[in-house]
Amino acid sequence: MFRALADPTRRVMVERLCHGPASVSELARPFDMSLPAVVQHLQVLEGSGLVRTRKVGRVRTCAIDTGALSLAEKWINERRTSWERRLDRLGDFLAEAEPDQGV
Amino acid sequence: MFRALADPTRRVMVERLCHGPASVSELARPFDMSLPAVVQHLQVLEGSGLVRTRKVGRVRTCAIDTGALSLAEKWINERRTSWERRLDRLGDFLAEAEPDQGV
DNA sequence: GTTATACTTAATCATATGCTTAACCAAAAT
DNA sequence: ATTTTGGTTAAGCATATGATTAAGTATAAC
Repeated sequence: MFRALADPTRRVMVERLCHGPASVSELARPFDMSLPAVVQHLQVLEGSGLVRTRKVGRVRTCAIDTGALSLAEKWINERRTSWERRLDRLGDFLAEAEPDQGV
Repeated sequence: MFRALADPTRRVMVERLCHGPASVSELARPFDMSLPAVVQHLQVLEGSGLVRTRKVGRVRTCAIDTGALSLAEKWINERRTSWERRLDRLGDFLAEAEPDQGV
């Protein structure tokens, strides 16, 4: 998941897909890069669960699956709040240990 | 930033640091890995702004900087809400185009 | 002063990643 | 039926990444 977002090209692709679905060649347009390269990035995104694709006729349509996005968001949020809780406890401890130093 | 979180070892290191600061060798303990390897991961984390370190005497102490974490959280959140806004607009459009199909 | 500790630096190496070109396939358009 | 379009597969290549070992440095302990 994070590995998928680690590449700038893939992040731009995700940003693009957040504005709506797109075909492979639409996705490829902004990049100065061969189609197979774009498809490879797409496979990484799909493998990470960030993007779902469906082929109808000869055109493959891609859309983001925000489920994966919110999973990553959740992970980050958990770590952050874990750290902030720690800071709170530390604050309590300091307040208890040296109450005359409190604000 | 995402690149720093892309590696499982580094994610574990971040998780560890969310419970409080640690020295390099404390950080290294859970891993079956040489010290230099751990230090290299640490440099990536520091370069990404996720971790700040300070050397006092001969021991380097590491702590997370949640600023970078919330930056990543923000990026993800922006994409997600962008997508969700789109879904809303789409819903409005459908409701307007075919009002008799509404719930 | 000598030894042990806590890293650091440097060199090296295997594998993974991102990209390319060339050849191919199937649906659309002409 | 032929060509074009949109995408896929395969092979190869350069660089990046994650790891290792070996040697060095500086602080702390004895």
